[in-house]
Amino acid sequence: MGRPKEFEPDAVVAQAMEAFWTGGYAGTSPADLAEATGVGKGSLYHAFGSKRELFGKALDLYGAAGSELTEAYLDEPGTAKERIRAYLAFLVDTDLDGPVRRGCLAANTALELGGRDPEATASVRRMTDRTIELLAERLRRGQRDGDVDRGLDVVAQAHLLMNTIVGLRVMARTHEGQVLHRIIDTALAGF
Amino acid sequence: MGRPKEFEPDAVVAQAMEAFWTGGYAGTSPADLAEATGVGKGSLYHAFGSKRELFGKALDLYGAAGSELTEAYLDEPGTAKERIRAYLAFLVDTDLDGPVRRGCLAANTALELGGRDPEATASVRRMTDRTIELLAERLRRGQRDGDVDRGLDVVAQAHLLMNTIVGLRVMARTHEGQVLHRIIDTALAGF
DNA sequence: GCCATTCTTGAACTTGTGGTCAAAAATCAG
DNA sequence: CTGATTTTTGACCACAAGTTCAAGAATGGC
Repeated sequence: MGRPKEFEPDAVVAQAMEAFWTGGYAGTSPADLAEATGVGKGSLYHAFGSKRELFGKALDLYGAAGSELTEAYLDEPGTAKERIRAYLAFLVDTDLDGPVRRGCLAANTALELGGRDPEATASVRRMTDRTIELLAERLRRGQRDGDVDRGLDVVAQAHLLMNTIVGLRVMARTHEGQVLHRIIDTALAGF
Repeated sequence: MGRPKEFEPDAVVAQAMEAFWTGGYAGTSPADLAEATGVGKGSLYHAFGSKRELFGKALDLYGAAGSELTEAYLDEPGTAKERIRAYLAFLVDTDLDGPVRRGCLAANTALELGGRDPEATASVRRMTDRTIELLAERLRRGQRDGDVDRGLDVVAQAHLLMNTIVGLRVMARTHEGQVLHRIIDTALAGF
């Protein structure tokens, strides 16, 4: 009973995520969020409690979507190295082709709130660790399939790859695609 | 003639740099800057024009100091790999041991203002490119000294190392030193 | 049709932001 | 000392942020 919601919370979270992604946490005001979602400021507060809580939901959504995307890319047919290359190239190209160079929400959050906001920090960390796990799994499968050296320390390599991804997505803010793609090549030559 | 300044502009810029480093650009208010520098808000505006201009000076100082530090580390006696390892380890340890995990001002700025503020973006880019150059030079010297493979593409490797550094300094916000040091080991095993 | 319940709306409030300004204070040349 | 010049001080301003709230609008149960 009661008056029904005039919006779908999940859709609003998705639109809020886009807004935060583009503008950053501090840089996105309740007014911006109202405009981006088409929902009144008051309604947003009624439904989500605070800007911070809405951001939390947006971050969670980002993590879930990113994780799915990573899995999808790594699961396509091909060798481990081919799939990882395709994945990194996709991330870089996506970062670059938008009109607004927004990078990665998780990395942006790590830098904007990391250390200051324990919950956001933990959330970013979960995403990172999940990606590392997926990369390590894919490398292990490569070892089974015979396209990755059996002697490779897959966990260490997965950590380095994660670190490379983070670096790429930050450097996408200041450098051109050509440079970034060459970095990918060099990184993949390392194992 | 005229009333003499009651502060040294360079010292104020240095203190402002610390404040911006800790709080970010948007997160550091004129009031914060006044407190951090011990100079009245009005005087700051009188001397520097605007918050943005003061930030510009702070960024420049950061670049100059960082560049000197990089040179100093790479010039110590040892092989290229030893010196680069020491340099990366130093960066990570510095990021970690402060009470506030503030990372790298340049990386922070790239993410906070990258794309939105052309001047800040260019400034960060200059720093990055300078570091790449220093790393490439050190690798070339290693080739001459015989401790680096002659066949190595030093420019490509320097780019990858820069990317690794950026990644490390972001991940320093969310991960422990142990993980970061293992990433350094893996990265250096690649050449 | 009425009530309880839930949602929307828009105004309003508080706090803090980036920035300005007039007045006072410190200096030096003459 | 006087005046010209420069700096400091602290009050002040307009505005935007994040949030709250009272009033009204939809709904389902009875």
